[in-house]
Formats: sequence, C-alpha cells, structure tokens
Amino acid sequence: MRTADLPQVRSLGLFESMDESNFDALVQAAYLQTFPAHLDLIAEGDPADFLHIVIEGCVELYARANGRESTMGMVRPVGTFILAAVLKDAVYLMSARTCQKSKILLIPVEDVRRAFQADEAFARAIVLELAGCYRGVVKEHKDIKLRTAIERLANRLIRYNRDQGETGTVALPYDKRTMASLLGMTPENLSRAFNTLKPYGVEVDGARICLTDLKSLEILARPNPLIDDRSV
Amino acid sequence: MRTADLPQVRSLGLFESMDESNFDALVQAAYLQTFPAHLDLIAEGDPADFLHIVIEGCVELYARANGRESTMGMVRPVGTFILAAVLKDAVYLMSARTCQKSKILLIPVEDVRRAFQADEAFARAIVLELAGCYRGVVKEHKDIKLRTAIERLANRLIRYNRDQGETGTVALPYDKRTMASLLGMTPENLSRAFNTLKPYGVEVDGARICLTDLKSLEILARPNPLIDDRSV
DNA sequence: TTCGATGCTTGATAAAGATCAAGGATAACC
DNA sequence: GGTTATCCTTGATCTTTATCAAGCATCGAA
Repeated sequence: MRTADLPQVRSLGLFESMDESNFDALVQAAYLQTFPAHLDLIAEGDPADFLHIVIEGCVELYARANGRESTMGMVRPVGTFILAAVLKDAVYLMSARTCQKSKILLIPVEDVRRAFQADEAFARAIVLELAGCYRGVVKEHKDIKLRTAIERLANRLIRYNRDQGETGTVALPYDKRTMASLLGMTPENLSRAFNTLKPYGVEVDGARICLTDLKSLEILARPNPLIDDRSV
Repeated sequence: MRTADLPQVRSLGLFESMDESNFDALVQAAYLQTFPAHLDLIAEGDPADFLHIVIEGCVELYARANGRESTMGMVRPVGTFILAAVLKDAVYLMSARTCQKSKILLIPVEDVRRAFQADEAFARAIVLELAGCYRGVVKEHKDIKLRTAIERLANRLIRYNRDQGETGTVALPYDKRTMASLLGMTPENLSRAFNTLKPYGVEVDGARICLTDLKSLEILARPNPLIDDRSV
C-alpha cells in the first residue's frame, strides 16, 4: 500500500481507535487497489480470502439461485463487505462486483483475525460494523416481506430525498435495472410502479425524480424508521 | 438464577471458554426465567434491555409494517436473539414471543457489554454468534428474493427431512399458519402449494409430511447449500 | 352430546407481478 | 449523418399470489 493512502485509511471508523503498531501490521499486509467498473470481485461459494473495504466508488452485492439473479445490496464508502464470512472462516454467501471505478482495501483474513485478537479497539469496531450490517439485512428483509413493490419504491424515494437534502428532487443513484433488482421487482414493473405513483406527485425524468406531493406519498408509503432509517 | 441451572448455562458455546470470574459476574446479574407459550417477550422499537438466550422451548421473531405482520425467524436452543441491538445499544428491529413454554436466560445489556470488554473468549464467541445470525438472515433473504413460494416450500421440506434424519417422513415443527408466514406466503397458499407438490411425491397428513419421491422433489427445488445449509 | 372455538382447506375472484414482444429514446461509434 | 447498442417504456398476456367466503374437520368445554 502506498504511504500516501495511509491517513485516509487510518481515519476510517474501523481503524481510528486502533493501536499504532497493530494498525501498522494490518496495513503492511493489506492492498489498496483500484478496480474498473463492472468487475467481479468475489463469487458466492468461494472461501473468504480478504476482508474488503470500499474506500471510493460503489460495489454491488448480488446472488444467484434457481436460475435467477438478484441485487442484495450496495456498499458505498466507507463500508465493508463479507465481514461475516471472514470472521467465520466460511464461504461467501454473495457475489460482489464494482458498479463504478472503485478503490478497495483488501486485508487478508488471517491478518484481520490476528488484529481482532490483538487489538481490543479494533475488535469492538468490527463488532459494531458487523452488527450494523446485520441490522441492515434485517431491514431489507422486513421491507420485502411486509411491503408491496409500490410501497417499497415509494419508501425508497422518500429515503433518497431525505439523504439528498429534502430538496424534492431525487437523483436515482443506480440505473433503473439495478434499482428494480434491489427493490425486488422486474425493470418493467419498476416502470409501471413509477406510473402508479404519478397521482402521488412522483414525476420521472430519466434518473431525476421530482416529488411534488411528499405528504400524499408518505400516506401511501407509511415510512417506518425500523425499516428505512439506516442509522437506527 | 438458581445454582442448579448453572452447569447447563456454563456449557453453552457462548460461555464455555469464558473466564471463571467473568462468567460468575455475568451469571450473578442474569435471570433464568420460564415463560408460558404465546407470551410476548419484546416489541420492535423498544430499547434493548436484555440479551435473550433460549435455553429450552422456542421463540418466534416477527415484525409488523404497513398493516401486515410476518414471522421473521425462529430461535431454538441454544440460540440468542437481538444480539445486534444489545451490542449497538439500539432499539429492537423485531418483536419476539414464545411458541411454547420456554426457558430463557436474560442478561442485562450493561453486563453483556462489560463481559464483552473484559473477556476475550466471550467476545470471540459473541462475534461468531453474531456472524452466524447475520448469515442466517442473508440466507433467508436470498430464499425469498430468488425463489418462488413453491420452491421455498420444497426446499424447506428437504431441509426438515435432512434435519430429522432422512426418514422420508417430516414432522412440521410449527403449525401451518406459522409455516406459511415464515415462508412468506398466506396459509391458503401454503395449502395450495402442498397440492402443487403432490406430483413430486409430497403427501400431507396433518403435520406429518411424507416425501415419497425425493429425487423429483429435488429437481424442482434445486436445493442450494448457500441458502439451505444452516452450518455453511 | 352439543356447542363453539380454532385451524386448515377449497373454490371463486381479484390483484400483483412476471413474461414476451415491440417500440422509442439516448448515446457511443464508425 | 447514419448505425448500432443499450436502456427504458409500453402493451398484451399469463402466472403467481392474495383475498374473500364458505365449509369441514378436530378438540375442549359446557
């Protein structure tokens, strides 16, 4: 790893409380790599080899079964993926590929485990990160089991609007194909769902969505912090 | 907690490598309680107060949103629930109620956190438990996003058959109403799904299911260790 | 035994979502 | 400028799943 990247990495929540020497050892073993867009990073079923930390860009987690494929989640800076597989020394449950050109820190599993044993602050940070990931999936799971496709879309738009500063104009962060898969529907159905939301003040112009009647959209969506708030 | 229960608790994976004095301190603060069936233990949205460990019986995790309710999972001995909420000092994302009369160990959050700091072996066990729970939800999520209702039922039957010793006769562990919710469908649809599986050698007699043509059922189900194997 | 419970099933119908096929927009490329 | 490829949308149709309503067991209590 280049020494120029060190301060950036050091400031990540995962590492900042770590002991100097432990951090150095971890970094010694790690690789900070930049990957082009749409490159496969890991495949489900493979044994865990590196903990992945997204420093820049965006990574899509996806899975296949029964002849289908579905986007399971998105990882943005600064987030980890496949942490559970690394800690359990198990195979990956999901595949991962870059959405954009992305800078990713790769730490060999044995070094992660060594640091986990040696450094209490790191162990605590790892646990919080893992617990956060866990709660993220639970929320996704609630979203899909308890809501219709239209409710899921409506809530997602409300969330993006909040994340982007309540401007009433939302920029979809992914192409609609990916959005559809993330929301658990087909691209055709996403298109139709947008039309269904038109009477609730949802105006679509490419990847730019205007929410002109947030109140009525919220009545339809029934947003729920225990599903929609990433921070809860 | 009664001293008679101590050895039983001590032998749980979570505690067995723990330092004697740390274990004693933890147990000092804990309550081992027996609850009747169908009793609500925790409600989603409540702040985490105790780590729950199921010693005997069975606990259902469920959630509500948008006027619907769904069973999110089942916890059997020896399993924890709401571990992530405890570690993050956050609110519960799911509610929990007993299915049967159940013996549950309740450990106050602050004691769990103290033991987590103080005892490295406990911390490691907690992390493995948490990682296991995480992977469990990911599998559930894959199940529901990548399979139809009939495929989900078929795979569940194959799994129960395996868990119960490959006898070709499966005893459904929960009533069909709960099974349906767990599998993400309505009770009516579960009934119809069983009928759809009849040509694949699935014979229903109350809660007793005979699988007379496992081969053809597996062709339909396409079982996948990355979804169906609890141990992977 | 009869009476309600309750849980499960079935049938009819409706809604939600998927699939198939075609068409239109946009952008990169020759 | 035209061509091709990609992405998105739309319409028609079909499958899947949910809902509503009724019926039928089983079981425990009166």
